[in-house]
Amino acid sequence: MSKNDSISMSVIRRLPRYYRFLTELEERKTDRISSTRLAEIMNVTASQVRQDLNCFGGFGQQGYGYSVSQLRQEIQKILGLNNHYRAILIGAGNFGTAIAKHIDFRNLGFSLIGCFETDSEKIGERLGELTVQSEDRLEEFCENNRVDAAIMCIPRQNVEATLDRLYALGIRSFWNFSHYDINAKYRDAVVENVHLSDSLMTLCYRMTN
Amino acid sequence: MSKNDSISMSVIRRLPRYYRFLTELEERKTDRISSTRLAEIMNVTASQVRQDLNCFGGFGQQGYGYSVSQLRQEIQKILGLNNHYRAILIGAGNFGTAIAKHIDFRNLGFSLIGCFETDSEKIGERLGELTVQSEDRLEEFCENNRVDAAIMCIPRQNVEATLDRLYALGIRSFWNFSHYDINAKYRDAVVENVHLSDSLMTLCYRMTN
DNA sequence: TAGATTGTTAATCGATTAACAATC
DNA sequence: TAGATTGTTAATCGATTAACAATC
Repeated sequence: MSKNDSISMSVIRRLPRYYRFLTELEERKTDRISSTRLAEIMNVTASQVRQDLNCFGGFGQQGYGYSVSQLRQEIQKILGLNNHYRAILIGAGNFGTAIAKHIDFRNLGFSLIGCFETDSEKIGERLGELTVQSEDRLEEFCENNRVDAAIMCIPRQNVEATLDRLYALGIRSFWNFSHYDINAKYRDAVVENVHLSDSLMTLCYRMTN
Repeated sequence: MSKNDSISMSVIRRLPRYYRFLTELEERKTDRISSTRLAEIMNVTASQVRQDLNCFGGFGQQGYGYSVSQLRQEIQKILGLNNHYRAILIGAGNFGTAIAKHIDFRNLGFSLIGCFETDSEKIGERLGELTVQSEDRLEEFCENNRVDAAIMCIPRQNVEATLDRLYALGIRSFWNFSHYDINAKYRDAVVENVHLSDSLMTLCYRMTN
């Protein structure tokens, strides 16, 4: 933890990437790595690596480098990946289903404990270890289960109504795949937006220019 | 186009967001908007809005503001969204399927013209207007159709082999949903990575700290 | 003309890179 | 000890914000 307090968002957003590369190095049984070598692999500067890693204390050793497993564990702790925040999925369409099946929640600090849908055709279907429930049962469910976060996989125009209910139930953290601007209405919500179309537009720009 | 040449990546990455908000304003029949008002809606500073928009020429008018539709069109042009880059989908699993069905390619500068899969169970299935093809037919297909970009929706360990084939076929642009680092092998590839797990880790961090 | 709002320059702030002394 | 590599400070670079003259 240590110098934790003042870590800037630019650094935070790089942490998952360090974490991924360190996990890979660990899988390959690499014990030690220098900032220079890590920088090469990750295609950044060694200065940045050292500067970044030093935000949370000196885990390197002059003359030798960093312990891969120690560093990985440290970043894991800082990111909070050892938590099991309880998340529910809102919307079991193509996207929600793909998310539920593909994302390794357990290793990313979460645990997917429920899935809600309005389409009656889908209610009752199995989705991994879960059963798709009617959105009508949201209140009931949240009163009986602690819920820390919601994953919004419903179309933009349907978000507001459900969001209001989730907020009323005390949920303040959202992984948002819709284009509805959650923070515009609820300033205190912690929202991580995934705008796939923005990403595709950026690719388009780069192909064009 | 004009001052186009030197636009920084920070600005580029903001363009899709301007584009989305302007599209919404246009749908609501708003003709004109000031930098101050746009900044409010988007939760940024008016200075940034003006600075950003000025990268591609003075489309505002002192005393009045900006024409919503003109600005929107201008950004559309800069992003290259009026193109129809021909893209193929590699992998018709949950994720690939969701992408194919949900993304509005036509309005984002692309056109999805093919879909390839190794799993013989899925080959022949319909996917929107497309039929899932065997990955064996990749070469044949690419020789008969111009292909500008590939969307990588296959597991990391399968990427390299297919990537090599795509690269050999002349494809240099990738929308990459796998965690395989395409640029590490092919420096000249234009790669837009979507790391959903990075995004979720960032949410975890923010919930923890 | 008076009011509004841009375009643009200058000031500030933050992030990245370079450099090197500390030290394993 | 000599070599390697960190931790950290200082220099540079770029991005954001503030300010205001230009102008519709």
